[in-house]
Amino acid sequence: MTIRTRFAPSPTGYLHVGGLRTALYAYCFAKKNEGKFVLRIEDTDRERFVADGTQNILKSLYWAGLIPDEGVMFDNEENIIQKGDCGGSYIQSERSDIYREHADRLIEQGHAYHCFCAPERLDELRQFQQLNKLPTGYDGHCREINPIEAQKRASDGEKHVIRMKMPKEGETVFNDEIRGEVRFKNELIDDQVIMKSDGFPTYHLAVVVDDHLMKITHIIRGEEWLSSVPKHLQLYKYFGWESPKMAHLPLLLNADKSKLSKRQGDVAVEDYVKKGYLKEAIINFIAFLGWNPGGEREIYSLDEIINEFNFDKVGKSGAIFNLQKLDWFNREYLKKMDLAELVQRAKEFLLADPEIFSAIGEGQYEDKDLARVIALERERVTTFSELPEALKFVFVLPKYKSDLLIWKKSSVDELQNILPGLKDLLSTISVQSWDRTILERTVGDWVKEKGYSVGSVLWPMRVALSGQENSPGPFEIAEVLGKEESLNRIDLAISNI
RNA sequence: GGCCCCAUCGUCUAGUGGUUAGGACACCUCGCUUUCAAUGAGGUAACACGGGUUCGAUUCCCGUUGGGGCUACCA
Repeated sequence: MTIRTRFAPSPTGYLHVGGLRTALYAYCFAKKNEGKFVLRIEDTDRERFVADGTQNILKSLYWAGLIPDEGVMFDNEENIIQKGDCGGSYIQSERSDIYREHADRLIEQGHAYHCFCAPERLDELRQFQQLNKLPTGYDGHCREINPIEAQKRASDGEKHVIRMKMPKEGETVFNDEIRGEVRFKNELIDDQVIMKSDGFPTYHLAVVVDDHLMKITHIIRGEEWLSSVPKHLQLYKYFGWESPKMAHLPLLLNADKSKLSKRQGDVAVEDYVKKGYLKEAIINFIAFLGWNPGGEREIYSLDEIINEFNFDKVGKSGAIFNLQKLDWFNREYLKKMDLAELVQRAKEFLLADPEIFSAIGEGQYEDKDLARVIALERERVTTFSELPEALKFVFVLPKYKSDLLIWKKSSVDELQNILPGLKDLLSTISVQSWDRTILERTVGDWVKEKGYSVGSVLWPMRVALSGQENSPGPFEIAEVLGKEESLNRIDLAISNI
C-alpha cells in the first residue's frame, strides 16, 4: 500500500509557521516511506476566504521545498494547477456536489438530520448552558422531527443545516500514532453540523469525505483537532469506510505557552523569508520543534530529516517558538555556505520582493554593491578568522529610515560631540582615497589625537552608516557606500541624535 | 464549567529501573577583537508535588497541581 499524506490548509491569507511544520512532517513521512504528498485546499469558510490565499500558501511551500506530488500545485509559471484523480477538484469549494451526496446518504440512512434551529436559539441555549455551568452543546431539538416532514420543509426552502447523529452511548477509542490510545465518551459529543445553511460542508464532513476519496493513509495535523476525532470516526463508521491512521502533532506556542498567534509576533512564513532567513534554517528549526532524531547533532538538511523521520521521535508537549534559536540555526547555515551560493541567495532574496526593505529603509542598490558587501564580509572573515552573516548584512545597502536609529550604547552628549567632528574629518578624504585602509588610518589617527576611546567613535560611526546595531565594520560599509552616501548618512544621523 | 492532551535546566530537547541526568539556544565570567556582533575557554541552571510498585524510581502505576487544546452554520 502506498503511503499518502496530505496538507490541507485554508486559504486565509498566508502560510502559518505551524502549518509549515505540519506540512513538513506530512511531507517527510510520505517521502520517507516512498509515498505521496497531497495538497488540498480547504476553503469552505466563505467569510475567511482570501482571494490570493492559495497562491501565497503555495509560494511559501515551494520556497521551503515542500513540493506536492498531487493535488493543488504550481506549474512552471506559478500558475495554480491540479494533478491527480480523486473524482474531482482538490479545492473543496469545487466539490460541493460530492459533499451534498454524502450528506444525503447519511440522512437516508438515518445517521444525520435536518436542523431548523435559528442561530439565535442556539446562542441563547449556549448562554444558558454557560451561565448554569452545564456542558455546552446542541440539545437535540430537531433530532426527532419526522424525516419525511423535515425533508419536505427543507425542499420547500426553509433555512436549515444538517447535523450528524452521535450515538448516545458507548465509547470511541482510537490509537493515535503519537499519543497512543485516546478514548471519548460518545454521550458527551455534540451532534455536529456537517452541512451549513449556505450549502457548504463544515470541516468535519469535508475532511472525512476527502481523506477517503483521496486515499489518504495518514492524517497528520495539529493537536487542536484531537477532540474532533470521535466525530470523524463516527462518520467513517456511517459511511462504512476504514479510517486512516492519525497523528496529532504538539502545538507551536507563544512565549507565554498559548497557541502560537499573530498577536505575539510574526507567524507567517513569508515574514521570515522577508527577514532574510534561509529555508534550510527555517526547516531545520521548525523540524526540531517537537521532533528529535536522538543524539546531539542538531544541523540536519531536509533530506536527512526525511531519512530519520519517524512518529516515535515526535514529542507530545507543545514547543515554544524561540526566535533566538532560529537565529542560531540561520547563522550556522550562513557559515557553511560558500561565497558564490551566498551571493546568489542574497540576490534572490533581494529580487524576490521589491518591498523587502520597506520596513527598514529606502533607496537603490546595485548588483555590484551586493556582491561587494558580501565579498567584503567574507574577506573580513578570513582576516579575523570569523564567519559571516551575509544576508543580514545586505541590509546596510538601502538607505535606512532615520527614526529607526538606535543609539543606546552612546550618550547624546557624546554623539553631538563626536559625529560632526567625524564628518568634517571624513570630508577631507578625497574620493580617490576613499577605501577602508585609508579610512581606518585617518580615523584611527584622529581618535588618538582627540583622546577619544576607540569604541566611542567607531560604534556611532557604524550605526550612522548602517542604521543597525549589529553590522559589518564601519570602514567596510563606508567603502561600499562611497564618500557621498557615507557623508549623507552621517548627516542624517546627526540630525536624528 | 465539561471533555481531551501534556509535564527533564529560562527555552528546544537527549536519556535510563541503579548516570557526575548529556547537548544546543539564552544567560554569566574570562580571553581575543581598533567598535557592536561574531569567535575561543569556562560557568550557573532541570527530572512539578504526593502516594504506591520495587532492593532501588527522574524513568512504571495512581492521584494532586500546573499548563495547553477543544467546547461555532471557523478551520
